[in-house]
Amino acid sequence: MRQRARLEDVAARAGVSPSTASVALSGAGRVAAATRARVQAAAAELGYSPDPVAASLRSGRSGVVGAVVGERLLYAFRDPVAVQLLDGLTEELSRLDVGLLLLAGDAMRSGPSPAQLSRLPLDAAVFATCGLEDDPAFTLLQARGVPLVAVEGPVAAGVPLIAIDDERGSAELARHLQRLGHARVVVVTLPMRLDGRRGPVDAERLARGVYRDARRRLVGLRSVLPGAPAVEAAGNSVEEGEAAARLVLDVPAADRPTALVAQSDVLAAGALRAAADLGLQVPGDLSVAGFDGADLPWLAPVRLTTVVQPTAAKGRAAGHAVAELLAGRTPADVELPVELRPGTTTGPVPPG
Amino acid sequence: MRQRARLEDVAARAGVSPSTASVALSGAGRVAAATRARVQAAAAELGYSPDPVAASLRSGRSGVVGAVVGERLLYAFRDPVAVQLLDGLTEELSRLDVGLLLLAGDAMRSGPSPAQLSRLPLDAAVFATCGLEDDPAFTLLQARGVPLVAVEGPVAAGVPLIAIDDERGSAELARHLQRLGHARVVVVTLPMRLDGRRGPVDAERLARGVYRDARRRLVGLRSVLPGAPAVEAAGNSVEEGEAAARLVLDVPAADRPTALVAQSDVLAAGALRAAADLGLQVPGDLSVAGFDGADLPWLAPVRLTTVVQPTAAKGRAAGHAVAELLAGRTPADVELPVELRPGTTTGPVPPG
DNA sequence: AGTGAGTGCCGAATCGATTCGGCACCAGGC
DNA sequence: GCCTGGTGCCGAATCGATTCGGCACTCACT
Repeated sequence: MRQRARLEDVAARAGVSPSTASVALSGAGRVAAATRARVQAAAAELGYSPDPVAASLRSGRSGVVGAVVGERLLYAFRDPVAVQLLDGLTEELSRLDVGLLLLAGDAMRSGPSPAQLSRLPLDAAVFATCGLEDDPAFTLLQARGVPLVAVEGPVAAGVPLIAIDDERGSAELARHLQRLGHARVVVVTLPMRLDGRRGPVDAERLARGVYRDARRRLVGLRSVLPGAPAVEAAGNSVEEGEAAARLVLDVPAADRPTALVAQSDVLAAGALRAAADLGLQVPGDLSVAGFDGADLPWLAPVRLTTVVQPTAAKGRAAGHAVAELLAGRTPADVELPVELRPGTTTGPVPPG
Repeated sequence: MRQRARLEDVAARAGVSPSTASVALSGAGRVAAATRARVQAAAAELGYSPDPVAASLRSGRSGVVGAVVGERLLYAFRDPVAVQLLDGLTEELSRLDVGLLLLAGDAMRSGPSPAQLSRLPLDAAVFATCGLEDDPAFTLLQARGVPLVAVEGPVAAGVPLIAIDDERGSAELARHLQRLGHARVVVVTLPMRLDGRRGPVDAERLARGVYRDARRRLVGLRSVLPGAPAVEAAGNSVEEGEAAARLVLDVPAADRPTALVAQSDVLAAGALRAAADLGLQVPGDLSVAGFDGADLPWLAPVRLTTVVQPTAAKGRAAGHAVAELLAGRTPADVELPVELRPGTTTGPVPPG
């Protein structure tokens, strides 16, 4: 006895040919009402449900869209921005009745395995939280001919890029600090490369940076505050933000900056902790700002000064781009606006 | 000109038949070394990569495993336990070279859409963060004949259940409080049903609860502290924990319990906030405990008293069960041990 | 030289649903 | 009675890779 009923079985039971059964069930064609009813009854009796793989082979659509997150889930989803992005993405994808498949790394590797990448049926893939130029996964999927969408990178011809106005946002934040009188501003950056390095960012390091948003945010800030030093965090986490901030703050008071700009809110939260540990008042002794406008309820009652990006909208825009690609159109790049949101963590430069 | 190269094209270019080309590329058979080299060269020149859908049709395997999370991602991934569970699951799945597809709800519905569920190619599915008895997604997937694994539920014949010893853990926690002298203990429970209700849990509500873990944790606690009242949170979030705890704590001091047991660490974090807001010292005026042993770094320096469950191991166990199912075996149920971890949030019952 | 094993490759079937061209049948019109 | 138009259904091809049975050819051994 065969395990699952096939269309052929349904057709036999209803006394029609498979082709007629198919038309009757899909409802897309010229079938007598009585026949259709017979086929439907037969399908119900046999508990028939069509094999999605066979349907995919014919239609060329699997209903699966990949989301590449360049880390293991444990770390990727610690970042509220990533979560919100995926939420917006799924919102848009769910109206296409398409599923989201996570292409993540694991403890061993920082990205999906090549075996996975070539085995899986994918109608499209979104580079969600990597922005990494020259990603092996990117190369592989492109070679496979999978339509791609990039969020914050990588940049490639024929791949729609969904991004925010990083430079402008950072510049606005810098002007905000400038107006408050800050001249000694240090940046705590997101990782420039995957090598887990923590420490000062020199020109060479910046030039070899592979993360588009990290580079652009620094460039934007320096367009207003030229030469502002930068320290790189080894990852995007509270702990890393704290460690990197400590490198900057744990020095004689005379050498200490009056403001710290973190390239993400999560890093900024770490910087706040470092400041508290070192007995620095915020914003009395030190101003701290972030980037993202992430949802960090546990920071309350502190309201972090930050640059708000429309993260969910970014996810939806990526989903829309996928829809366009699947419809055979070529979506345009999208650059979403950002907005400075002053909070309680920045204030006038301390006297003396 | 055809878009992507097919095996037939490669074969033609190498001057062999498609069947030989297939064998040559898969490396599984009797092919002359020279022929194999020719085929591989042809494949490389054409940039050939096999169509996963066609391979799936033949092999009956798509390489996709679904993870049902009964909420939209934004909420599901706010829960560090869910994230850690999925991390453990992917770790195990990645060695099967299998991808994880998220079957999530969206703003409209609390679960994946039926269209998605019947369209997607799935080798298996894991009910990851629902534990919901009588889930429509469960029924649908079972009807499709998709092998299933349940984490904390639903319970069904032929579906391996991966769970922890909820009752025992809650009982141990109750004894811990009992030893500290607490008699007036109130429980803040996880949702019993999906209806978003917040408030006291009576016998009927408990009986009609659809979440196995919530029920069992309450039963376990009451096995030691019979009749301990329970208040239900409308969701598993810090905000909900705070709201539910406030219902219990914002009463005359004489009516106030001396200890609050939350059914998750996230809820407990909310309870801590409510206590702080009401000016209650923890553990001086009130002891607070959680469940899960979740990673909540922002709680520091407070160390929450909690029952630690091996969440990542639970995910790996679910992944292992999937592997067994795919191998044609029938995995056994798994019940993992839990351990009480006393922290700084529980102490002796206050005098008076 | 003839028989045996053994190697290298091909043809055809298979996986299961979908779709298009076309056949047969019936009703209506002249 | 013949032709036209239309409806209802079927057969066969298609999507692309995989696999098994089998054919032809080579080499070694008697």
